[in-house]
Amino acid sequence: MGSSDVASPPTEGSEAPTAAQARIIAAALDLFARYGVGGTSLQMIADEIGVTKAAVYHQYRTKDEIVVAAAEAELATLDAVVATAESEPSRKRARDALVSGIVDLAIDRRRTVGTLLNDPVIGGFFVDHERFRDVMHRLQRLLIGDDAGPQASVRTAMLIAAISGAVMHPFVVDLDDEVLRAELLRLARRFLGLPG
Amino acid sequence: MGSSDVASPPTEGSEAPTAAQARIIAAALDLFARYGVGGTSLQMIADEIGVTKAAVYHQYRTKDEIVVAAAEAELATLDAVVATAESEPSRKRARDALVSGIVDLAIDRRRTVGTLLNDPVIGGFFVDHERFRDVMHRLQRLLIGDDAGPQASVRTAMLIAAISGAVMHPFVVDLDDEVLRAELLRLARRFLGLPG
DNA sequence: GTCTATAGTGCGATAGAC
DNA sequence: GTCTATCGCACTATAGAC
Repeated sequence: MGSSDVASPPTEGSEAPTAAQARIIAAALDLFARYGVGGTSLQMIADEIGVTKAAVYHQYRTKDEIVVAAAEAELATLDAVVATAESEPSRKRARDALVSGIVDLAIDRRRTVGTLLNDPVIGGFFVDHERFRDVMHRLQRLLIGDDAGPQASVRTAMLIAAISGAVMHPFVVDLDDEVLRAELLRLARRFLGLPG
Repeated sequence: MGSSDVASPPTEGSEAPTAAQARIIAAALDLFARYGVGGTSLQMIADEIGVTKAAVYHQYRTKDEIVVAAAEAELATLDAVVATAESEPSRKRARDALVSGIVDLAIDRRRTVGTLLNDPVIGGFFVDHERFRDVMHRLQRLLIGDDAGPQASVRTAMLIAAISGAVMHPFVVDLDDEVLRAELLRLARRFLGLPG
């Protein structure tokens, strides 16, 4: 719990990356978190994994494709967390698994998540992204139930934003992972009106 | 309520911008929100206000200075909201004024706030920024009281992240301002354990 | 799958006239 | 406070050898 592999299983969606592509995506995500999407160049990505720009271009034809692939890879990990929660036997257990899964994921990706979610380029890309909307709707359904509507959407968006934004916030940047995890979980559950 | 001037009064901190500087800052904030900090060039800022790059350089010597000035301008508006709340006669009224003030600010800057707060460059800049920490501490004091500690910090960071992140979230991007405002206020108050 | 080499563009930044 | 003009550099992207 807390190390780096949350794994993106062969869920449906975009095709699985090759080993070379996975290295590019991992480097890109790390650099995006440090310098932002617009502040990261192909040269930096190439340097990070120790190859030339041309080698990177062999895998992805444009920088945009790398950004998309990186965003979709992160979405896949969230999808996996949602899918795991969905396989729980009861509604109550599913909801508990989802909340703690999201908190774990946010702590694990502490300096990555918020940057991706709040980057205007990626945000614009996700607005009409089918799988993104699907994952968010399934997430909402587990958290709140079948009653949709704007209120449920705001509640879902707020919880995601609260968790993914809080881990990066300059105000808690010094805080230990475990302290942050415990407190996030407690507050997230309270936000949802759950005991604990 | 909800239009564009929340105003940055002559609070202490960095010196007030001139008219030309204010135009640059406004253009920069708008472009940062659309393309990210790293994705915004001086040429884009110059074009946006209809001057040349050299004119922009006359006001700020580097791009970094523009980023800092823009971030500090936004911090000043938050400072003003906190200061207004602090002038309320009772603790209860101060807290209410603060929560609704922050929600109003987030709605007003709907496509601006989150980008700034979550940009890694600006985040790194704010970590050791004196005024930022001061504003956050005052904010925390109004929200939670004098008991400090990690739990209070996480709670504060989470509320700020929830509000500023939710307004930008792709999942609620289609929602009407007023619907979003009402729901955010309701949920924010609930998060704090307030009636309403 | 990786390399060298290079085309073409836009960047941040500066000098100096008005 | 704004302009024209320019420097040097890093960028995205491509071609072609290994």
